[in-house]
Amino acid sequence: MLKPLDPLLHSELRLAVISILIGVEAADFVYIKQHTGATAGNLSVQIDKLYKAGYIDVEKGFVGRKPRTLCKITDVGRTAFKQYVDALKDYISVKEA
Amino acid sequence: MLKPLDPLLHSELRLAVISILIGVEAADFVYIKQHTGATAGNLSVQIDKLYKAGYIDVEKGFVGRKPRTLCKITDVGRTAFKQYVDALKDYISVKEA
DNA sequence: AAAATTTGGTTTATATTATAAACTTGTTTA
DNA sequence: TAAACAAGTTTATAATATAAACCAAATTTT
Repeated sequence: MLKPLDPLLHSELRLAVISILIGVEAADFVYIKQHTGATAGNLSVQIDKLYKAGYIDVEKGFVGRKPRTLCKITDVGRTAFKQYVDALKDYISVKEA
Repeated sequence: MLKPLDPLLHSELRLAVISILIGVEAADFVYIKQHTGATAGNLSVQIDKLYKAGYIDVEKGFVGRKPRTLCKITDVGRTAFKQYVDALKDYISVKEA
C-alpha cells in the first residue's frame, strides 16, 4: 500500500518554498516570492503554515529601514521533506531499491 | 523558476490511481480501492475526474452478475504523468541533468 | 421465502484548502 | 505633500478533497 503524503508538503507552493529553502542557508520573503511567482498574500499564508508546523524558522526584522522576513528550514522540516520525497517516490516510480 | 504542477495529478488519490494504472494493463474499481485504501465515494469522484480529463478510460460492465468498472490509462494520461513527474523532480531535487 | 447483509458503486453535503483581493504600515520619489 | 511603492497581513471567495448518505442488485442468514 502506498504511504500517505504529508498534506503540509503536498501543496505546490509550500513544496516550492521548502524546495528553495533546502538548497540555501536562508531566504527572505521577497526572494521566495520572486522564485515561486506566488502572490504575496498566498505566500504569507503558506509561510505561516510551515512556521506553525515547525518546518521553518521565520525571523522578522529590518534591513536598513525596510522590513525583511527571513526564512530558514528546520531539522523538523528537513526530516519531513525527506520522508515526503521518499513516500512520493513510490507514487512516481523513481524508487531505486 | 519552478514549473507548475498539473493540479489534476497533484492530488494524493488521483496520483495513486494513475500510479497503479501506469504499471498494469488495466485495473478495476475494487482493486484500486483496495490498493489505495480510499473510500468508494472518494474514489468514484476522482476516477470520474481523471476520465473527464481524458487521462483514463473507464469501462463499466458486468463480470458474471456483478458490476465491474475497469480503468485503463490513456496516452494522454501517460504523457501528463510523465510531465508531472518531470516537473516534480525540480521540486524534490531528484533531477539527474 | 423474508429479512438482513454484502457488493459495487453514485450523489450530495461538508469541511478543508488554496488563492487572490483588499487592506495596512511605513518609505521613497515627484 | 501627495502619489506611488515596498513588504507584508487579513479576509473573503472559489476550488478541492473527502466522507456520509444513498441506491440497486446479489448473496447470505434465519
